[in-house]
Amino acid sequence: MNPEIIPNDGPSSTDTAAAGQKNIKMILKQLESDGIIGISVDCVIFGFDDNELKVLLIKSDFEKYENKWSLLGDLVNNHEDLDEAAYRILRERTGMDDVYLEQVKAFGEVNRHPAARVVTIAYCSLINIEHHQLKILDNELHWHRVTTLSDMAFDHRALLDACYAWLQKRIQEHPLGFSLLPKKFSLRELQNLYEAILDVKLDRRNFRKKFFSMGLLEDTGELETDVPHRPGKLYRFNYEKYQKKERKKWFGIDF
Amino acid sequence: MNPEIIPNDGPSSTDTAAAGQKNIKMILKQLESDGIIGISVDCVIFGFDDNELKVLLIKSDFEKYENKWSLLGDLVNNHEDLDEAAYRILRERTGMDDVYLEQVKAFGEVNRHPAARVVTIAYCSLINIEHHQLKILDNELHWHRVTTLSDMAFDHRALLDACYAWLQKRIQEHPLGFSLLPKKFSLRELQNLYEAILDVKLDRRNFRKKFFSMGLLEDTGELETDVPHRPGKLYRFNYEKYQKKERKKWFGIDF
DNA sequence: GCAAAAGTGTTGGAAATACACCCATGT
DNA sequence: ACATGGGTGTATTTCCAACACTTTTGC
Repeated sequence: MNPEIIPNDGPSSTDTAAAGQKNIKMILKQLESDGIIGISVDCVIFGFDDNELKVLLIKSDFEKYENKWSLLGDLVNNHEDLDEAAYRILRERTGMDDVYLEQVKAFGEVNRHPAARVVTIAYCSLINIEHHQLKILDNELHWHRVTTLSDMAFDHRALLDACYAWLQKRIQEHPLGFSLLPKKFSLRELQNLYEAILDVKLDRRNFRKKFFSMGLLEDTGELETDVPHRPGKLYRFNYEKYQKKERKKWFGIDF
Repeated sequence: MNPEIIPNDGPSSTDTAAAGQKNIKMILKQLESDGIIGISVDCVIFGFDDNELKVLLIKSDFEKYENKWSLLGDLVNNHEDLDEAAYRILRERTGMDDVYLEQVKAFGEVNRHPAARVVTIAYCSLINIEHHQLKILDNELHWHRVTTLSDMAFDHRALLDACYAWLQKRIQEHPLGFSLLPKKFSLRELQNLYEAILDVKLDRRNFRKKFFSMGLLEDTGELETDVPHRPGKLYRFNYEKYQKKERKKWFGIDF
């Protein structure tokens, strides 16, 4: 075995994505020849734009998956936690640090990766597209509609499906959605978000009633601008109040 | 057959648990000296007995954790899926094959294992204690109350907590609970199960109403025996009917 | 003044909760 | 006969779903 080729451990890497990809291939080759299981993290990065849920993808650079879309991932460094690896990937690719991120599921099928045995941990991340417009244009990075999407590399379709299903469920029970919106948002935007993610139509009045009754939205006193109609009020989500709220452990049996 | 039970196909291994444990230490030493990340699976095996939720543990054989309780786990073989590894562990330790098993979470803190860097995938498993009474007595295997439990090896306490929280939530939305009971059970047993796992008191009449209204319990026509009071009817859970039922994707926002 | 979306209450039905009595069995 | 838990029905409340008109702004 060749210890030298194991990924470095230093603090935040300054490698470009392209350089990172090059290293990966060599490392994988080495892992495979040694019969070792590699560990990677893949990030399913969701954004919300134009009233649609988008996911951030890159063109795969594996021959076998030429021209297919791939999630953003990397091998886990030897001295970095899984969460740290996921945050590193986000930082390297989007330049963003204050991001919603949560582990969803491990994928470990023996042949899921053509170059070597690699177990990957899928992370789901939510970011506000507006906030990082700039960094996208390098590489082959693109926001892609979640609904109309096929031809993904590896088993990344399965990872995406798992994260999307996870998101649909999670967003109904936890206030994740606000990570996809600007800090100040109108109720219309919020409703559009829920309708897009859950693929349902909701009654506007009941939707408002629901959110106001939770008492977690703060009126900023500001209004929408640049809309060709009556502007809506802008709200802010009150995370502190949410934290303090006591959770009920009993929801009721239903299946 | 319950669709949520991941099918277990592999042929049954003939390794003994003891032999497995010996190998692990040598392999870990090798991993550490090569600076390689190992990957393991740990099973949190729940059972229900004496109206209490129990978890199956073994005495740790790592010096550092002498006399502490440890989950049942093993390194993942190079040509075995993660699910397969989990089923193998269950088979080796309990002799049971038709078991509820689901992945819960990966734990990858850098220093979670003293001997080497090991990322572990926690699986939650539910088994009917009655059905495998026999195989327990070897090793240092014991059923332990979930509530009164401390001093666990590694980060196994965190794994257990994650699986227990997962179970509490999951059992309210999916019919897992029946895996912990005999095939034929009384409503009292079922209610005791829910009360124990969720740590709540439930109204007996409303509980019955709830389950009967789901229409998934089949009256077996049989009655309890050996009870010092009026015997209750025995029911069976109808998995087929449950599968066919259409799930609603919309539950309602609530947090 | 017109188009477009914001904002607002009420009502009926369904589901959850609270609650008390008789019944069947073993001892 | 009595102790123990099995089995059942109803009234009340709470929550959710359906539904229409007036207001504000930009053009």
